[in-house]
Amino acid sequence: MAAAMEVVDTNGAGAFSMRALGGFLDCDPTAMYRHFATKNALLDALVDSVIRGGAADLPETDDPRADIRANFRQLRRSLLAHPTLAPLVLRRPPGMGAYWERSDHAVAQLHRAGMDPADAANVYQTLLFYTLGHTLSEARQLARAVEKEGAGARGGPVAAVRPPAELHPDLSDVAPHLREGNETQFLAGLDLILRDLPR
Amino acid sequence: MAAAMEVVDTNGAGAFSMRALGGFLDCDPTAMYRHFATKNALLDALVDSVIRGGAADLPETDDPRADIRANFRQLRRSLLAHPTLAPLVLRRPPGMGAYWERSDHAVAQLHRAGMDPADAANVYQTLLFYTLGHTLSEARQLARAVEKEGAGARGGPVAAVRPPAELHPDLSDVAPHLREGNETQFLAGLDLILRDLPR
DNA sequence: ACCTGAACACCGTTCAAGT
DNA sequence: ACCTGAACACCGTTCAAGT
Repeated sequence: MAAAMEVVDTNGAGAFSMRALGGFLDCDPTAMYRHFATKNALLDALVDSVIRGGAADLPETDDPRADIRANFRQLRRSLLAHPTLAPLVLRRPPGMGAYWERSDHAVAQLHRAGMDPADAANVYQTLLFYTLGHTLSEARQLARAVEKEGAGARGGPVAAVRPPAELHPDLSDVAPHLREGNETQFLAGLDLILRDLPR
Repeated sequence: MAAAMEVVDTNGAGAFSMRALGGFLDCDPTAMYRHFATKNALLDALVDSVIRGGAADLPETDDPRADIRANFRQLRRSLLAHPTLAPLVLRRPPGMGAYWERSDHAVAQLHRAGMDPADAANVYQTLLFYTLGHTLSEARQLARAVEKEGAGARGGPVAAVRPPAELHPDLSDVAPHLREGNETQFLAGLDLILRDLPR
């Protein structure tokens, strides 16, 4: 339901309620129970559509590594486009439903690069879990802006982490390199996991 | 507040409410507002204590890789000990507050292994985000058991993923190796990220 | 047969009233 | 000065009553 997604994106998933959706659609709040058994079922449908994103457009070039990068970058962008909804992906089992297209594509590329099944499974799950962790952490701060100021609140550049130097000398050394999120840092992590992809 | 943690662990974070806590403690639900400004502040305090876990016990042996593994395995176990609370870690910025001890320890080990600051920051964040993604996905299914059957509901061995073979041939090849979670698979992912740690 | 909306059993939080 | 608990403005969901 596109209307539900609009309500979530403008007011935040926290402010989404059957009554709010009813108000937005000028109908009784209980009318939605004819299409979805429960509020959770409705949210699950929204989450599925976000995970699916544009998965149909996934490329198959002659560079498996580039194709895998495109897959996970697309998932990341789709999640960040709905930051307040993103954390709800954790309610669905990874590798099921909306994940199938993506995981099939990624595993196919790993296989094509010459990986055996056990390694491919391990690398695929590492990539997925890394992507979820990284993206949800970044989504959290976008979500705060949305829930505070309404939709369209793009914060400035992501703030660097600032640990107290006297307590954590080692951390302070790397602090300038720590950011809560940005695509370059995300892709660097992907490359780290994919570092010795055969060929 | 230990009582709040007990309510969360026995009935699930979803069933936690000021009224439920008041009932558990035989006091008025509004009495908690004297100690915590809001329900969210109370939950944040619980989450902080879970992230901290036993971080004071982190080892410093002569094997940096083993120390880092111990750090993230401890974080994982602490989160899995409170599966319904675990997803709430995403509301706090990673690398802040309760993360400091852990991130300082991990970065120190990476530094000790000869990594320069930029690489150490990248590897540390990759490890953290991977751990969060992996652990929260696993926590989700433990949480479902708790919320359905009450505390102490340890499900059997984790079910393997079963994609429809005809639609996703590549995925089916690796399906026997895909599991939603278990410590061996988790550690394999850590090792993948740490593969070429110097020395 | 279908749909509406009143009603039930909750919720977080406030604040006037009591001590 | 402190604390209690009634009350406010919500919530998801059900189901009797209307058409």
